[in-house]
Amino acid sequence: MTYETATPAACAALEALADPTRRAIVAALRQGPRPVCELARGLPVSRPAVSQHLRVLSEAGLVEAHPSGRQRLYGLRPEGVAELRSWLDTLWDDALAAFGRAARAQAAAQFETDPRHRGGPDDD
Amino acid sequence: MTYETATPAACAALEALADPTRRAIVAALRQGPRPVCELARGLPVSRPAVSQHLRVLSEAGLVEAHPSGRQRLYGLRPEGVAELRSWLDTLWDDALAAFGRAARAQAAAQFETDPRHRGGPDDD
DNA sequence: CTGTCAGGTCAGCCACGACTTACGGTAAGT
DNA sequence: ACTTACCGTAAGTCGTGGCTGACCTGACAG
Repeated sequence: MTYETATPAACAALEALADPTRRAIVAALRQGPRPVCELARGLPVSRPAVSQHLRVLSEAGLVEAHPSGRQRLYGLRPEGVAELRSWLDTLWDDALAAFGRAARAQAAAQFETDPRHRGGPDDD
Repeated sequence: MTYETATPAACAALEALADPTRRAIVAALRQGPRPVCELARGLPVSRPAVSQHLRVLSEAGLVEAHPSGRQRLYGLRPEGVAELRSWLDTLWDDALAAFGRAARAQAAAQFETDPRHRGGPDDD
């Protein structure tokens, strides 16, 4: 049993977005596609570093390159974001359910512990 | 300009969920709160490692500890998940908008380039 | 009070990844 | 054709983070 409910794509997206520089790139790309040199100009790292980050983001499916002449425009890939979003939605769902169940279980336990009500809870 | 649109909480959550072991812990916690030793039993790492991961997850606001006698039950914290989810929702929104704008811009550029239609596009 | 179990913390080791410099390749300009 | 700009890749360095073994604290059972 190794758990890991997330799809490989969602895992790659999470690992990609864990880096602050890559999050900055994604933030810059929110406004629209950008060439590499422009992204590098707004970041505190060198251009090859940006290239490497874009490679990671690309392999994670979060961005996509559109060759345009001698420059490559990188833009956000909605599908990649959607993949991560769907995983997070199921996590949210489970977290809420587990939270509710735990709250009820604790309430029932307290009820059970109380010496005045020994005899069995009628929780569903 | 340093970008970083995500809240500190969302950043911490992303960095926490980047680790596969921590994702496995979160996956185990989907079913409900669990004590540390039980989590460690289902994972290929030692108990101190699990403790450290739980510390990171806790500081990221993704899990919460409920002391129960001599053991501590760790459970998912819906609020933490929600924080990350809201950031991802805005990213999704922007990604879709940027994608649409880029597609329209490219279509307009092709129209402009096409020698048969020189004279001005009437894109909305 | 003593033994035991659950769990947090520390010191140290080690691997992975982020970064830089240097280089090669390709498209536009002259 | 030569130069220049944009970009990807390779080799190498270095910091950071994950893991372990050891130690310590608190909570129950005898």
